[in-house]
Amino acid sequence: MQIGEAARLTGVSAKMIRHYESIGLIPSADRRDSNYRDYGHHDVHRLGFIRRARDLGFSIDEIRDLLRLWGDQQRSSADVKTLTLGHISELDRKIALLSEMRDTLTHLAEACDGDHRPDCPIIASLAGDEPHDHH
Amino acid sequence: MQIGEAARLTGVSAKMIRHYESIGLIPSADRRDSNYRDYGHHDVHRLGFIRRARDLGFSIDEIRDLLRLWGDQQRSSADVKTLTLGHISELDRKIALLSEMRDTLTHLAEACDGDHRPDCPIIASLAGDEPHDHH
DNA sequence: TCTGCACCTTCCCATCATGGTAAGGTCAAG
DNA sequence: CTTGACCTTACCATGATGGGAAGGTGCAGA
Repeated sequence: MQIGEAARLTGVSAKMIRHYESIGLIPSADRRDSNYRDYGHHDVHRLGFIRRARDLGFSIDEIRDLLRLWGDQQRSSADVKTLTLGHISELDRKIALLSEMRDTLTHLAEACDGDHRPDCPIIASLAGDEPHDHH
Repeated sequence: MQIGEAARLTGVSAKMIRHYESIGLIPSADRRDSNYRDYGHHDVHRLGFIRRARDLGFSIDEIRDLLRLWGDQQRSSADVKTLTLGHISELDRKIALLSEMRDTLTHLAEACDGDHRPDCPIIASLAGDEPHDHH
C-alpha cells in the first residue's frame, strides 16, 4: 500500500512516517517503480506500535528503545518496566509542575474581583508587589 | 547596568533578554558607546514581571497581553481574570492529558512482572495485542 | 604598554514533534 | 488528453531555550 493508506490505517501522518524513516526509527521503506514508498502488514503493525507509544507520551528515543525491546525475544520484562517507570516519573514531574502553576493561578484568580476596576492581585503578583500591612 | 547583571537580577538569561527584545516583547535597550545594551531599574522590573509570568506557564503572546494590561491604567481586572482563567483551562487540559497517560502506564506497569522473562503487558499493549480469553 | 580575563556583540545551529507549502512526478478514470 | 488524487523532495515554521563561533570592549595587574 502507499504511504497515505498506511497513514490512514495507523493514525500516523504521511509526513511523520517519512520523518520517522529519516531519523531511522523505522527502516527505509521499499520503493515501487514510481519511487513511491510501499508498505505492508508488518510496517503498519510497527507504525501502530509507535503511535500508541507516542500517545502515551514516550519520547522518540524511548520509542526507539521500546521497538528494540519489542523485537528482542531475549528481553527481560524488567527492562521494559524500568523504562516505563522512568517515563511515569517524568510524567509525574510535569504534572506536579503544571499543578503548582494552576494552584497558584487559581488562588490569584479567586482573589481578583474581575470587574471594571483596574486593581488586580494577578497583575500585582506578576509585578512583584509583595502584599504588606500598613503598620 | 549591562545585560549580564540584569540577567542575574531577574533570573532571565542574557540570551533570552536579547531574544525578547528581538521579538518585541521588550523595547530595544539603550546602547552605550561600546554598543553594549544598558539597563535600568525599569527594565529590571519589566523582566521580573516576564520571568514570573513565564514561571506560571503563560505563553509569550499571553505575556505580551499581560504586559499591555500592566501598563494600562484603564484596564479592567475582568480582562486580566479572563486571560488567567483561559490559561488555567489550558493547564487543566494538559494536566488531564498527562494524568491519563500516567494512569494507563501505571496500570500496565503494575501488571508487568518485571523479571527476567520477556512476557510483558506493556509491550503487548503497545503492540496492539488485545488481551482475550481462551474460551 | 602589554596581556589576560570577563564581558559584550551578532550570527548560525540545535532541540522535539509536527505542520505547511512549493515545485514537480505518477497514475487511473473520464 | 485532461483532471484530480496521490506521491516525491526540499525548505521553513512553531516555542522557549541553549550552545558555540568569531570578534569587539574595558578594566586590572605585571
